[in-house]
Amino acid sequence: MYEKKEKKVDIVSVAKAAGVSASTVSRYFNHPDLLKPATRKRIDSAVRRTGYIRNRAAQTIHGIRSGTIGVLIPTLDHAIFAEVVQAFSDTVAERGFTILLASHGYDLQREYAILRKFLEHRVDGVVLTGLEHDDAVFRLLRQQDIPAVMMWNYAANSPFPSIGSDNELAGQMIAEHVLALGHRKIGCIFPPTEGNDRALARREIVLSTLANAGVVVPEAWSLTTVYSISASKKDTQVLLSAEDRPTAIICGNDILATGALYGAKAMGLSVPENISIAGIGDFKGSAEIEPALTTVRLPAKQIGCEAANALTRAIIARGNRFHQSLHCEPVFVDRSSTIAIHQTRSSP
Amino acid sequence: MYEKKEKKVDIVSVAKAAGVSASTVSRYFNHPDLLKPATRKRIDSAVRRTGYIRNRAAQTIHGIRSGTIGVLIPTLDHAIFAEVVQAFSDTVAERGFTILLASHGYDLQREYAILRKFLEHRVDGVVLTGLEHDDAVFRLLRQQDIPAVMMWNYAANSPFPSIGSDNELAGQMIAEHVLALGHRKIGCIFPPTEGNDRALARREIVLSTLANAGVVVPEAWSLTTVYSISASKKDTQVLLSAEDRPTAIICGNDILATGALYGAKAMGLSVPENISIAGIGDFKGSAEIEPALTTVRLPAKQIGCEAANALTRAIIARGNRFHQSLHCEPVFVDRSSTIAIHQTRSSP
DNA sequence: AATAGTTTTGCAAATGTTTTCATAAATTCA
DNA sequence: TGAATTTATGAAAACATTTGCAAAACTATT
Repeated sequence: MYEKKEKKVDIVSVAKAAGVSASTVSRYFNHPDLLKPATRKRIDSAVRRTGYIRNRAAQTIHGIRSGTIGVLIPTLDHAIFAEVVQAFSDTVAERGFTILLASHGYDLQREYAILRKFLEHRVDGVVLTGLEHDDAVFRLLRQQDIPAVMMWNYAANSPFPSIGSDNELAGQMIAEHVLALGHRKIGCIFPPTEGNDRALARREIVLSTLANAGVVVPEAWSLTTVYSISASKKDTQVLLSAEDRPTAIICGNDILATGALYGAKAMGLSVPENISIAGIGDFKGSAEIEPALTTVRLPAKQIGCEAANALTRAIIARGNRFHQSLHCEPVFVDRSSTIAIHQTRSSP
Repeated sequence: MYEKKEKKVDIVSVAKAAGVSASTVSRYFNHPDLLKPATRKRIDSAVRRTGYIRNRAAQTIHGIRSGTIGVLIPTLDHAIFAEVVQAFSDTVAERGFTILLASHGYDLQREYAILRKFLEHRVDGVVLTGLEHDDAVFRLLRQQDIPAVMMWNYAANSPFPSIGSDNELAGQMIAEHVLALGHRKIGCIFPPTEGNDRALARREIVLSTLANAGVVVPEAWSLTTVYSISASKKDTQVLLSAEDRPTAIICGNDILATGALYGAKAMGLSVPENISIAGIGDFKGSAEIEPALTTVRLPAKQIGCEAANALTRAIIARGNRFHQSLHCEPVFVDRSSTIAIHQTRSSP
């Protein structure tokens, strides 16, 4: 039995079915108020009968907006990006946009390639993650004169509107907290920083804040660990099994901190009595983990929503050039995984 | 200073710049071998100079594939879906497709609306999550005769190819494991089941497996908890603070199990000595949490890849109707959060 | 040098819409 | 009732491409 390969239904077949012209059907969708109710009804029924679905591609070549927004992230595998994307997607969906999503895995060349692809699809705007991008990316964005925002990070002087948190501030907050607790023997666990300006900014500032307070982190206590609970757990265990060990660990993000927490626990150390552990991010679960994680909240949801607002506004306003950056303030969250030094005992 | 509103560059301006006709430029992109090297070079330079970017919308109305795939999920906020999507996206990206992503938040009506929107964009194929969908969705898919797969769940008799795990099997595995350990006083924590056939299937089978073994779960021990660590932690605490409490808890997924673990811990109970806790899913972190979580692995990455493979194959083969379902087997993972009943002490 | 064959290119039609302009139909007003 | 408006519709051009066909430009062969 053959698949009934019936002709694809287009606007003229609907028109025929309704006994009107194609223009009238077009108006039915775009300016229904121009039609007289009776015609409207006939078309309505014709649309229903034929199962017609409008072809946005055909609309788009008329300069009509495609109704899509390109979203470019490093990866979805980090729950935090998933959260941002979810918030972003929900917000733009309310305004009728659909997102084209792609991830580049921290490869800036791939990011460029994906951006080009987005442009081929004639997205109405794009969001990139972070502020660090290939020059070609910036050039392309400028040249194509397409609404764009950089989300997640914030920097007052970014070349495109940036909507996110000041990662340096976040790093500084957590470093200052740990210092304020009296810690001087401090370890650090950060993710690799190539293609990741967030992580880089955080590490730099943490290290320099500590240095300013006269605390230098020895080579052996400054770990670079891939973004995963298991890697961080493992690395923490070796860090903590050394004779001389830090009294506090600052982690580049909550995932690493979670791993560190598990690592300490697996070694029979209690947190925070034997060792303080701090994260950055306030990911889902960080408040519930035992002990609850001291961290700095980066408001992912807010960032996603605000980025969406800014971008859709820019798309709709078109022409009036916009450049509204927005700082979504990180907030220090003091919980139970850190404690002042004099309450700490050095051995289990 | 005015924005230099230079004309959008199209194929004919490139043609002009290269001193050839538009058709030749078109061929440059689509059948470069038909051009003679010298012309190719001239066009190459013209493309570069003008900064031309092809317009897929214009190609698409010629029946050429749009190069997009619609991905419809309940939410990205559950890391597990993010993982599936990531795998899916990476796999199709290799074959040149970009994904349109939208989430319906377990609202089957919204799912239908989104599907229509995808079709307006002339996606080359769609992936839906789970097997339960509005009738209108199935009708639309049939009528439009568009390649579609249902991912995450598996059922041999699904109306469209299903690629995923048998959730009943997963539920059964975990229930049997807990029974085998000798538990008879068993609590359950499941997420709400409206619009979520996965959760529903799992709960049904867990309950019936227990029932078959003569174990009935009292009303008070059968919790419905929204998908979040914090809710589950809270609910678990009240469940465990009752005089008479279960010796084991089966959770509908690892997030709930994680919450339950934290809840038990917050109550001063140790897992598994005082209470066994089992999950379903084997999410990221489940292996590292202390104690490591006994669960059933649902191979998210594999599912994403295989769904992508199946769908792209279907898109490319077009015509030869395909209907390859694929079962990605759940695998029981025995870790440290469950223990046999006779090793359990009833009070802290 | 003329012919036959091959390769390369351009013209024009086609794709599915929207929109401008013109016309036909309906309504208002005197 | 007819003229003047107003409202509703259709015809055709436009959008950015691809492609079938035919013409032009080469190559090879005699």
